[in-house]
Amino acid sequence: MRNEINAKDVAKLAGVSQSSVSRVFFGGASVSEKTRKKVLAAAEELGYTPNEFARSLITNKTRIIGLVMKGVKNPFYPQVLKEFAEAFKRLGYSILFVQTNHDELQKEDVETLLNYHVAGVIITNATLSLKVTADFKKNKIPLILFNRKVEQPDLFSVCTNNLEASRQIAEFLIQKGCKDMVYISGQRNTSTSIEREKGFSEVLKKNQLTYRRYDSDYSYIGGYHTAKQIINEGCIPSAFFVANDIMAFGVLDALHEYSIEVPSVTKVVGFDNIDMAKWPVYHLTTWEQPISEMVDRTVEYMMAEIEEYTGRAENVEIEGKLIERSTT
Amino acid sequence: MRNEINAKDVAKLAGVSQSSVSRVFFGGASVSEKTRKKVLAAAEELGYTPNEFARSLITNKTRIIGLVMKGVKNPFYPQVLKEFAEAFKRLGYSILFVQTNHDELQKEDVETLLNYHVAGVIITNATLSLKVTADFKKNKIPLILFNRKVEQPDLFSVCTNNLEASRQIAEFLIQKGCKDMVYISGQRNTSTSIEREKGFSEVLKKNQLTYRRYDSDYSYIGGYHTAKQIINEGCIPSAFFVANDIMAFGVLDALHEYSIEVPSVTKVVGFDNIDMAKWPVYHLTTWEQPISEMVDRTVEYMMAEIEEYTGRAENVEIEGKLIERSTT
DNA sequence: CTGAAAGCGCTTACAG
DNA sequence: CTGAAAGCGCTTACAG
Repeated sequence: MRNEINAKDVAKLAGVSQSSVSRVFFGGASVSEKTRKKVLAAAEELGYTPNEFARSLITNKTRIIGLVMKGVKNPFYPQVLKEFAEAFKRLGYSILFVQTNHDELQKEDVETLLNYHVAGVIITNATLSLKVTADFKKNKIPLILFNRKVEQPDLFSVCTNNLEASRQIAEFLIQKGCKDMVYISGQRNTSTSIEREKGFSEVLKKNQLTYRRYDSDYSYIGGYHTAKQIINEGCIPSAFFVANDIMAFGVLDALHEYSIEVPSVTKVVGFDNIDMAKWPVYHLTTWEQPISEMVDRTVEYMMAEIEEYTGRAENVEIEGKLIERSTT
Repeated sequence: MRNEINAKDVAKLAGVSQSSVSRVFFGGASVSEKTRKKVLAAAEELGYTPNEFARSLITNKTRIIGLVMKGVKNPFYPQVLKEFAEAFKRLGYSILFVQTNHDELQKEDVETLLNYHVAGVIITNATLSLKVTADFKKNKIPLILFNRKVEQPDLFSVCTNNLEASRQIAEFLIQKGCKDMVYISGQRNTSTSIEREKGFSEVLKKNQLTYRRYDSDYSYIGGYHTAKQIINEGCIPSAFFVANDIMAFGVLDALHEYSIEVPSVTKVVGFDNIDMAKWPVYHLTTWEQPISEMVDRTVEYMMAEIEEYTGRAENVEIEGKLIERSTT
């Protein structure tokens, strides 16, 4: 039944001790070139790979990264997942995918991550309590917020520069001659939604312009219904700044349904620049989140913390750029 | 540093042996109610959870399911991922997410799965060699193909009934008066693409109709370019049967670009019924893959095989249904 | 039903 | 640089 090859088998074939086999595979230890070669040859012949569990039992560490996502309906997140999977694979790490159904990371999810002694945790579109943060800190498990941040920087987070992005979007729309605008937010308790409104609001105020805010939920259907509501209120704004692309698609479809022409009658700007934004049906003007860079920075910090835990907190913000298409 | 509570600590507090603690938590062993209560109370007090690695080292099993996906650009797969994550979470299993960049599962991916001694493996949009199949069989790791199947049934697979689906689609289009049709396939080596053509072809032949096949790649951009090519050839068919929804969107966008009206001039039928298919811009007639049922059947078989490995092979096919919308 | 003990396959001081 | 040995935290025959 237990037909696995273990370090002892390799040692016997190579004519060295089991410790030496371990040293060759664990790395960081000094082994003579001769021993290394013998071990590697024997391992190759037998098809040996170290048992991850025995290894983890000793080191109390795994080569698993916990990736927490709240949902994958917004295509932005599958794209993020893909990039993380690729980046960590190159580094020899695997992804434990944790889907949480609530806004806040649940106790059971945390227990899973803790049970598997993940090397680190990345949380994308969910929030977490102080207690949870403390749990990870206590276990010296690096924790990163991706595309979310918290005000008091006791966590490391990686976002695009949402404030600067929304300022530039506001300036862009003003320059296009828009005066009465609408901001459609995602869930109001998300840092992204808050910051995107903040920068937008700042610039409008400076230009003595006002705007109306409508709360939505970062989903297509949410954007669609919110836009319909606005249209039915009878007061079409000169531009919609929508907190993410997928909602912006909903807005465009609602406008289309009422034959309200874009960009002549009203304009629409999204956020994310997901793949679909460039599809001909939408061809949406939007803000590009530099996913690859964001992922790189996240991975870089993660590896450094795995190497030597510091718990250093910082809000990293990466510049994106406006992608101008046909909706403005 | 090692601040974890272990079974010994619990045993001491409960006043029993470490073996008894283990028996309470592992289950299946007979423990007196009195002992069980004492142990559970002590564990609760100390916040004990068994160390998964020590457990796995002994049992050679984990509570991890390997989920292999080739890409997540097609929204069908994130949806599948979500459903699997939820289903397995309820059963106390976690998901190791393996992204493979090639059509065929790579050696390194297999090694990862084997190294972590996953309890089972689900492969979605990738193929695998006979050698890999054998590797899993040798280790008695249940392996399931999801939305793919192989001809010689040495594997367990779960699909929708693609043959029946495409037959019904053909009949539906014939009934609508379509005569010269086009089938746009995904990658030609995928079972889904082959079977969807087969059923379609069968029914057309029976009705003495012919069709043209164009090979594409299951991507939006692939569908878009293929449709453009067809349009440029100057011979617009009366209907397009497109092997998945996301390609169908590309087809619709190309038709729109050339102002070819749907469904009056030509009709389009997709496959999958992903969320976006019901969006007003597309409102695509398509075949609904019963994801939930497919996931349920997969999970059911997986759990049975984890309980007691049989290696039983079967091609399970689940009936879907035609969703009629505005493109036909 | 319960406890003492062996053992899973590793890493890592400790001597040499 | 290398080997013998302890120990990580469990499960599981084995006795009682």
